Amino acid sequence: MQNTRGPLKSGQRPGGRSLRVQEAVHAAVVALIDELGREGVTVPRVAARAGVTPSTIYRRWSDIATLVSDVARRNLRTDCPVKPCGRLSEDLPAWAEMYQDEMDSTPGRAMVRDVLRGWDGRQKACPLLDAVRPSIALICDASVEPVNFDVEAVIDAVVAPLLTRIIFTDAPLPSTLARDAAVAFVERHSLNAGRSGCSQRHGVRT
Amino acid sequence: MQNTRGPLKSGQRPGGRSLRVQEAVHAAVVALIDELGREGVTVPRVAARAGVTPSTIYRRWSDIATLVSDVARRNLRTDCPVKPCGRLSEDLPAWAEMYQDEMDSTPGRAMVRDVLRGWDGRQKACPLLDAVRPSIALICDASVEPVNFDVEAVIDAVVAPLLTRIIFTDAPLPSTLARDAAVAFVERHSLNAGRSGCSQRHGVRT
DNA sequence: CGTTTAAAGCAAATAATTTGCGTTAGAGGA
DNA sequence: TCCTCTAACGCAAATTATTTGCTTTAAACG
Repeated sequence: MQNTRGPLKSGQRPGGRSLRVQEAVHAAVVALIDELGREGVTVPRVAARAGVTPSTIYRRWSDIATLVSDVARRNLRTDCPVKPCGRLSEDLPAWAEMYQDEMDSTPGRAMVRDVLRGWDGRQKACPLLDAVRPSIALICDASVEPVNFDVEAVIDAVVAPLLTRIIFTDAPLPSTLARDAAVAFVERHSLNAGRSGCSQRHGVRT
Repeated sequence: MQNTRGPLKSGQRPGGRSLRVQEAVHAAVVALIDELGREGVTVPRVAARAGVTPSTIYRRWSDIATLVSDVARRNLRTDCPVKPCGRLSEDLPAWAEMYQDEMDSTPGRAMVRDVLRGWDGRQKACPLLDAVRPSIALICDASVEPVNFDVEAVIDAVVAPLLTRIIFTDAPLPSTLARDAAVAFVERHSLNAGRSGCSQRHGVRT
């Protein structure tokens, strides 16, 4: 909720006791999910484990779904562990593959589910994509060639199909789904980059 | 005399009283959402309005989110109101545009939100895409040309970017987002179909 | 029709959430 | 450093939601 960096806004108390409470509550949620499963996690139980009163939790997070959603988001690694080499045709597929591994794992799927269930629509938007844009932007920035597409296009072509399947289907995903999508995307955009290379082979998606 | 395990051949009682209760409850949910908004809809209130006891609702649907999700799904039109003319380059974009209008409306977004919030992950999959596949299949079946892609590819290229934006972003969508995606998709696949018709004009609207 | 039993009703018990008010401890200024 | 202000917490009572054991009703089938 609060940011830990930058100038303090008046009327906010991000540090000290508030921070300790937040950390204790988050830790309690993680522990209880591990012990009892998602269904066994209730506000009173989290409060007892964290050593705070239920009303504290109800006032900061409004309900269990929001709290679990909050925890799920924080526990997902949001950084981009790929070191771009500068060639999009390598960097983007590599990142896509890693991203799929991350999201299509048991904890990844659980995280997506929890985040969605805690999204109440009053907030501006479901915050799942926020973790993704910086990674893509970093790869694009590192490209030695000019980039003729934007981050949203990558999301449409690579991230969207992946998330859609994770959310809306049960079947295990083809392991190279995101990678293949990324390869096809890069190829398509290098074709469009000026030369009319229509005779080149296209990557057919599955 | 009791039977051993499966007493009734059907084992379900979809008609009669059960049906009346279901209809009354669904109607109560719709009415209460209209009167109080989603936040004001609680199980006891729905029960009172529908003339049933709360325990009935808790036993059939396990909680409010599941119930609202159920109602939201049923109230979404699932049929394909597009009459395919047989040409994919017309049918698919036309359907895509209609689908976007449907989903990116206020009630459509609310429906998506409610369905996701009611999805508990115990069910096999979130049932939002089930309404879409038959429509796409119908269009493909009506095509006079051979179809060299499957329904899932259309979902990846057209439906996934749309749903992803609806779920994960707040900004209003470009009105031709899905249509453009459909046009690009059909074009890509007709290029792959054998002829190298790269010089053809494309019907991209601006 | 009679039998069977899934689904509904009822009510008591339990669990959760909300709320009013007093207390504590950080942030910012003197 | 100390003082002040107040956001955030604790506590407990009130309210509301959910579960549960048992009874009753009526749909499906012979």
